[in-house]
Amino acid sequence: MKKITPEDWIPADGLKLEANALATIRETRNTLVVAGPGSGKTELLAQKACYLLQTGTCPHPRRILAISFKRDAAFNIKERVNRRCGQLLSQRFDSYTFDKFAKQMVDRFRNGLLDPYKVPVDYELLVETRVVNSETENAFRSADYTYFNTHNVKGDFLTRTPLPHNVFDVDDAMRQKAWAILAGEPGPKLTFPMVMRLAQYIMVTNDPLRSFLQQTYSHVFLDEFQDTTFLQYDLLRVCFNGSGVNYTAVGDDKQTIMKWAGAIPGIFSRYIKDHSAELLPLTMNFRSAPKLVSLQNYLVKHLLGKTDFAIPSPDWGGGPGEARMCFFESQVGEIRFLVDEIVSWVRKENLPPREICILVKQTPPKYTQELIDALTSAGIQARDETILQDLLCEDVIGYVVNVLTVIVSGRYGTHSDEAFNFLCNINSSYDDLPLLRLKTKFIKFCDEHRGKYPGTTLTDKQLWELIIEIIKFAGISKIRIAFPQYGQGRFLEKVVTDFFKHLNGYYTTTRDLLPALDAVLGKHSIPVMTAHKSKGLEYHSVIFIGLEDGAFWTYNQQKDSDDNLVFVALSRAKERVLFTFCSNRGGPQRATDIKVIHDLLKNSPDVTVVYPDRK
DNA sequence: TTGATGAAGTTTTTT
DNA sequence: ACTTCATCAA
Repeated sequence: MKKITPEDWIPADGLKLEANALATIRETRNTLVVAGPGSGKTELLAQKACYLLQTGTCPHPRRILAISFKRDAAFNIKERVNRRCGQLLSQRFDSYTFDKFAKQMVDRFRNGLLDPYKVPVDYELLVETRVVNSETENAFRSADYTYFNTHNVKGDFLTRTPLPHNVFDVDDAMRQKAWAILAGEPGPKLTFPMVMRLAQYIMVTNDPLRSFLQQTYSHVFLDEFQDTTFLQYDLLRVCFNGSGVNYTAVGDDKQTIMKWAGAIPGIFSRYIKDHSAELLPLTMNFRSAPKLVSLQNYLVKHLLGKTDFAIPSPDWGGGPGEARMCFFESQVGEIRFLVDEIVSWVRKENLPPREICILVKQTPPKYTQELIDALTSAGIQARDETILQDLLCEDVIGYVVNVLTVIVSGRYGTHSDEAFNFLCNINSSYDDLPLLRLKTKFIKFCDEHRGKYPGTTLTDKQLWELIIEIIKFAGISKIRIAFPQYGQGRFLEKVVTDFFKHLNGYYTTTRDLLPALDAVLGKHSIPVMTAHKSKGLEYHSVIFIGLEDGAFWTYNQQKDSDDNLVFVALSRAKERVLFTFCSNRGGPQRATDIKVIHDLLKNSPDVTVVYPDRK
């Protein structure tokens, strides 16, 4: 492949970057790109990766490490780089989540861990809770009753500081004792924060390994940097500080909403100081209609007290944008109004349900269950996205869905291509002949099962068998080898069982597998989620339900984060946003704590205030 | 079993 | 702030 000189390099197609962004791409110092919603931060990182690889600024065999918080973000950026600069170059672009990066380190270099942190291979990951289980807790207590009975081991006791290698105080001693007990158990249960601390410990204590890592990576990208936690920043520092690695961090401090979960306050200035980083702001907003950008700026100024305003894209092709603040006397009135609105968007404007999003601050069922039911009666599907989101982006579930679709529909298109891709990935052979044979085998498998399992008459047991046969066709041990996450514990079993339960639930009502698959994928339903979960996503129309004191009960303790949350919710919308307030929602509702938000929305020239159920 | 009292969770990601 | 879970006495 021919190298391009930095001067000749031009951004790949589909470019959505402002002039200043190009400077950011060419910048050779450590940088912090501060940019608001819809400014193309992820795109910028993807373009910068292409620049570094294509110009040889990241010279072979050195690599780029991109770290994101969410799996879909990590996947998304990798996919963009792949598309822009090709398979060969993008092989040197590693895109991980923080947790995957840490876990990989622990799994590969676990042998370098010494007592008391020597965890066995067969450790299990505990996702559900941060709690050390009760047996372990009892083991701690029998080791030192006075200490462990009075100290809260269930919280972040084991991880709130880096794992001590020297003992300075009783807490350190007890922390080591607890770790020794934990690591000595058969199949100990570790949480992700524990894995993160173990990875950090490995890097601190293993000099050759650390220099190997530093030799490997010449550039490190950090996405959504405003939400970086103490644990993550500690790990990064230990891995790369003083190595001459080049950092590019992107983020927006107006969207800091995770402080309560450990995001570092003032991380931007700390990072600039720690890495002598150059601050590079971006100002364009490519996502939202002019009116919505104007409202965002109004809130940035008056609510967030900041001055980094956005400029609407000059190429904006949509409508002017619309924002409404809706006040209701009763929940019945709220539901009636929203159902009417949504029905007219879907029926009259032909807006796909996937382009509408319903947001709440917390507990989606409490705020939206009745609305969801009313929408269902009106023939529009809506559902709490949290339940299935994680399951559906599992590699093995993607494969099962694709094969099921091929079997039931009898069509060999993208679904069979993707399923076949999966099969190729887990069968490392790249020779033409075995692949051809595999394809014939695959088609034969699908055709046979189509006859054996008609999609409209399956029993629970048959559907389960069909799923198991699909997985067995790929080979359970092959899947476990190709995807390390399934190699450990009962993760694979859990994922497949959960998926079956959900699919079967839908199948019981549809009695037809294709619509059941669509339903489980949520193809035609309106996503309902917390505003926190919506970070990084965008929708044509956004409805935020419950701009009320009851939902914002933390407002007096964490005004900044909650203000940011309102800004995040607003800035998900491309063309239309509705905020609702209801005077009675399981008790009287007020807007006295959050009065400032209400006043600003009412006073903004871009917001229409309506009282749909007032006589 | 009930009901009283207090503690804990509510907003997250991650193999 | 409000809801739900946990524990204990009756």
